Amino acid sequence: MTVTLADVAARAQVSPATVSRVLNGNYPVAAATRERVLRAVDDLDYVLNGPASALAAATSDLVGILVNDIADPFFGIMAGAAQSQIGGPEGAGAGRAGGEKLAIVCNTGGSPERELTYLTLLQRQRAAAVILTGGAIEDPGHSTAVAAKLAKLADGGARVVLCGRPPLELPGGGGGVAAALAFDNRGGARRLTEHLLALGHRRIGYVAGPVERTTTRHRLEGHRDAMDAAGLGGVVEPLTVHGSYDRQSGYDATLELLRREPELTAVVAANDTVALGACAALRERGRSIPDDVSVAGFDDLPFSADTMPALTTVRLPLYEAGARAGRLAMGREAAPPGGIASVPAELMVRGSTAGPRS
Amino acid sequence: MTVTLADVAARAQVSPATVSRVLNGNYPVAAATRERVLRAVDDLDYVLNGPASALAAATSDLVGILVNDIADPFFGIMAGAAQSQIGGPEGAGAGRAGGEKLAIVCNTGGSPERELTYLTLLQRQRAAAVILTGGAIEDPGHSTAVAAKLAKLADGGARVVLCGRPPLELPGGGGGVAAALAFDNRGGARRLTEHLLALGHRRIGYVAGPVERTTTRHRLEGHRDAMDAAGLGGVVEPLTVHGSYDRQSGYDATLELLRREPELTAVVAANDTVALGACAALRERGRSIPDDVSVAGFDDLPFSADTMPALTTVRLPLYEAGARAGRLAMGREAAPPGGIASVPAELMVRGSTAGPRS
DNA sequence: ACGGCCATAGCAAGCGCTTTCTATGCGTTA
DNA sequence: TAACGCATAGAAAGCGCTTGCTATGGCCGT
Repeated sequence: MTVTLADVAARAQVSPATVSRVLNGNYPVAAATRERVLRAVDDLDYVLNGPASALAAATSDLVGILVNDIADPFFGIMAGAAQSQIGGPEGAGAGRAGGEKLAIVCNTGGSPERELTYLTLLQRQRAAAVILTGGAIEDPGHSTAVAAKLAKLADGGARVVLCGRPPLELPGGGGGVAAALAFDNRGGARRLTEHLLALGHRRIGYVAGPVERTTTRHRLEGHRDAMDAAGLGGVVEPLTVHGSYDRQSGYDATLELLRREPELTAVVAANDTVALGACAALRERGRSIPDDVSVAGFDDLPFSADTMPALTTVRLPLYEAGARAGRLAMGREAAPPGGIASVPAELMVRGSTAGPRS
Repeated sequence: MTVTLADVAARAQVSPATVSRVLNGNYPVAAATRERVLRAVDDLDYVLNGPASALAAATSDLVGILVNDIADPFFGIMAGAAQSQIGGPEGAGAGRAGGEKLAIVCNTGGSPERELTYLTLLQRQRAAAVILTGGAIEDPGHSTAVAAKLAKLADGGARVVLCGRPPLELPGGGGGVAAALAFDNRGGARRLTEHLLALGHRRIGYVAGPVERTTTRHRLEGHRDAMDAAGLGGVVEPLTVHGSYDRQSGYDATLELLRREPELTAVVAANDTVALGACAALRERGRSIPDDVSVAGFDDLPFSADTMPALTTVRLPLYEAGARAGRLAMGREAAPPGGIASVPAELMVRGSTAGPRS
């Protein structure tokens, strides 16, 4: 059989209670006793029974991180950063010493049902915290359901953190959400389009992300803000194509854009990956970048600086934001005032944008 | 307080045992009773207590997936695929119906200690299965420690699956590992170098991954095999530079390669990301690709087809392998004969390689 | 030198679920 | 009609740990 607390207690000649206290370090234990216990733990190669511990303590050391697409570095970077603040680098020890927690990355694939399912699963595991990353799905029913789940989670003692997702705008306020780190998608998108406008572009196509997603909407709004301000509001609607956040979608959408407006001089993509697809489509149609058509992305993923030409994009401090979300989830950092912090988006001008052919 | 099984039982006017049986569906329950119970579950919005369930049943519904770098799509793709076979898309219900499991993605960052720590954490949680992805660290002490942990895990009933990692070569055979999906890194690398050789290249530089990693070693061996067969074995050693699996490393290593051999006509990179860095370095030094220098990668990540020029690389069916690993971990697929399956690597010739300037 | 207090350690009662074993009621078969 | 068996439901004993409360001993103050 596996070794239990009682076995360790027997070997160390103390009561199970004492062993538990040594392992948790939350109760005074004489140094000599502690020594004896730790030796016994080592000798027997004891490993704490997580479920039993969680049951008795009514809380587990699991922290859930929900991502829309784990294969997308956008999420991978945030998740990795968050996990770096959560996971247990040091002491592989037996007890759940210090803030040792186990980060769980859950891949929703952008599906509302799965998002809810994972939230339930996390609730079932009595997770200590939950971090939701990336844009939310904008469906009244779904939002309500998520908010309800989060409220329940928070109610059960879990700390809920939103990273790259706008705060829940719901009657009842926040629903127990500890903190929200909202990306300035709108401002970033606006500045990006302003940059293009300043270069002289007028026929600007926009390859948007999936509809009903906050990220999609905010970026699109930023774009529209800039276009409106330039008196080009009428161009936005006809030159916007929605797709998913992947390369194929950028490719297809760009072809469609070219069909609608062969004289296009710039394409703004929902994100860098989509921009890659857009570049491929443009090249295939014989347009050179940026001489014939300028292209811009969003996120500034690692590969964006290495494309040819290097991609003009909007940098989001994904790593920093993820790490902060991790700290917030661990209670290692105070929540921002009002529970909401805005994460800045910085325009990165590189080689893929230039003035249109005169 | 939170709703418990007993509450549901009371409302449905049955015993807790019956509720448990309805939820687990592993015992005959009259249809009418089941109905009543399910309605009560719904009415009360009951969520099973995972830890309690795991404690009583001596097994949890957690499946751990260890990855070296979650921000790297190489791992993200495998993890996502595995999770798609594991996670609970359907029924968000209360019980742990069907094979509903929760996939945990653990990011080791390539650190041996963290790998061990996570394995312990997973053991502590009484994980139902563990999937180790990507290359292993080649250190006798570490390998032994990992093998011991895996044996213990397997001993405790967990199914252990290796994906993209060679089988454990240890006395005591496999140590309870259910299955190993080994990538044909060596063969793929050999074919890649053969391709370059066939084009006429002789001064071929190699940007290897971190030392002491099986993936690094196997790919390097494949390269050497091809070079040896061409009577160019002597060129390998002096034109090989080690680094990590990231872009920066590819950049730095390539500069070093150029220093050692300015007449270099081809660079083979440890993976696609590294190849990107190599391209950047070459361009910066005024070499055009593939006219002056050919470049090749490995893995065929999604962005590889979109670089300019498109990257010649070796395709690894990451998604398929990850999905298979997931199925294996769930016991939904029979283990391959001998517990080991080789995953083929396919050469993808694209624009970044061409014959050297004559 | 004695009562009292602090520092430690042990006792024992659960935490909420699963599961074995037992009980009940009905349909069957002779 | 009586004995038997099957299908279904309940009782209760844990699973291994945490923690409030209690017990013990040594040291202090006076």
